[in-house]
Amino acid sequence: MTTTPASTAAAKRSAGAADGGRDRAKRADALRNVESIVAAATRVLATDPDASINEIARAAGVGRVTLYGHFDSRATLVREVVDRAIAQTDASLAEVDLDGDPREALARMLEATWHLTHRFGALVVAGSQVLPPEEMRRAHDGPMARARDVLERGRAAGEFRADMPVEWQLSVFQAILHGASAAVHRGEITADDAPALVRDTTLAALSA
Amino acid sequence: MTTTPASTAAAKRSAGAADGGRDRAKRADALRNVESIVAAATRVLATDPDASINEIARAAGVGRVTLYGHFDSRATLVREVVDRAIAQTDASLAEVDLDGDPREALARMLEATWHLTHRFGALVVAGSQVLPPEEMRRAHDGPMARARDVLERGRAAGEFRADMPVEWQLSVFQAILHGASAAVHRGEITADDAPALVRDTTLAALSA
DNA sequence: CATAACTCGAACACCGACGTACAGTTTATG
DNA sequence: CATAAACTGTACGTCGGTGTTCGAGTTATG
Repeated sequence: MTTTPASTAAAKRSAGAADGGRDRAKRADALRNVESIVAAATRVLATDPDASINEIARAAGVGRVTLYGHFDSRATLVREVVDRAIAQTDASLAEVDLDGDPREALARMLEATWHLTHRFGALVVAGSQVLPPEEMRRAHDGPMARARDVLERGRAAGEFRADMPVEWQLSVFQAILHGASAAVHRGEITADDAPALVRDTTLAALSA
Repeated sequence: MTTTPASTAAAKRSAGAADGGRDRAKRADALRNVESIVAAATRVLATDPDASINEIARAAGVGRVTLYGHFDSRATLVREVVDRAIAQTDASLAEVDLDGDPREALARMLEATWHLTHRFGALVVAGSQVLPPEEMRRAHDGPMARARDVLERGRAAGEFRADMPVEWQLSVFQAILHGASAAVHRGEITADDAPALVRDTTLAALSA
């Protein structure tokens, strides 16, 4: 082989989040290309989850063969992209303060989640087509559990309406986020206006 | 040729909505099969917009070749399915009373639209991948225009909040419908509960 | 009941995307 | 600057989906 496969599935699993130490030192340009590819893949797949390897390689400014030098298969690449997205999602949401007034706490969660939804978009679709569904579940269960906690605390305090299932309210939470992302993509609203609209609308929908 | 192509693209265009008179009399079982195919295609594509011809034929209890005897190509079939869906959508929404209290009028629109969204689901996706985007636009512009009228009337009357763009409120309208359909599909809520939840939540989100 | 219409499965060519192999060139690094 | 690592395009085999053809069997209809 002419190029060194950067990562088998097993190696990836152990590599963890970012640029952990590899077996042997990798050349600087190789590292840079891997980053370009992952970044491009994230960008492209977030818009079109069915994008071909060719499109992704072109978007990364890299030959198709080069991409295969770093990722065994399309599935491997998607897994890497999704793993990073999940990592960043967990990191971003971990630093959201869930205490205090439930309405304000939910507003903070909406703000943080909006940016993630907007950035990653349809990436969850690309993941679902390749990765085992159980893996996707886990990625969404974390954030949803946090939102559920805030929601239930607010319902107990009489600030959120309790005449509908919490599951449904979580669906609404997701639906409005997703709808806002689509609206921005369609050019109906600007990305700057989105956070406030999402916040006001969702709070209105869920408040008692 | 062993089978008579039931419909070229041109013939379809002139055939209009349902079972208009064909050139020559078609046999009864052929007609029945065409219906089975369209029904199955609607059912399958509403769930998986990327379903193959094979899956659709199997779902219709018909051989793949038989399907091609009635529809020139996948695109032709999708067009027929989408055309029928649009026709039924227009028919269902046409008989919704838009007058009277804006909130109640919007509730009636939500009720009617919910059934359509639930039945047709991802069919719009299948259409977008095959038909010219302009054709899909037209299908959604009608219903959306009606909703916009009710919305604007309600805003003027002070019943709907006017501190956010109407376009955004229409996006919310769509998003909650779509989210409810997804929630039902995931089994989080039942199809029976959905209409009331959609109505209550959307009205809460948009009311002043 | 005889004929024409319809259905069916198998087989074929076509196409696009995936993944691999090879050979030549560029470039990072010691 | 010499060497090995990395990048590149071309070409190839594979796979799944599409659309067509054929020949034989079935069924509606006059």
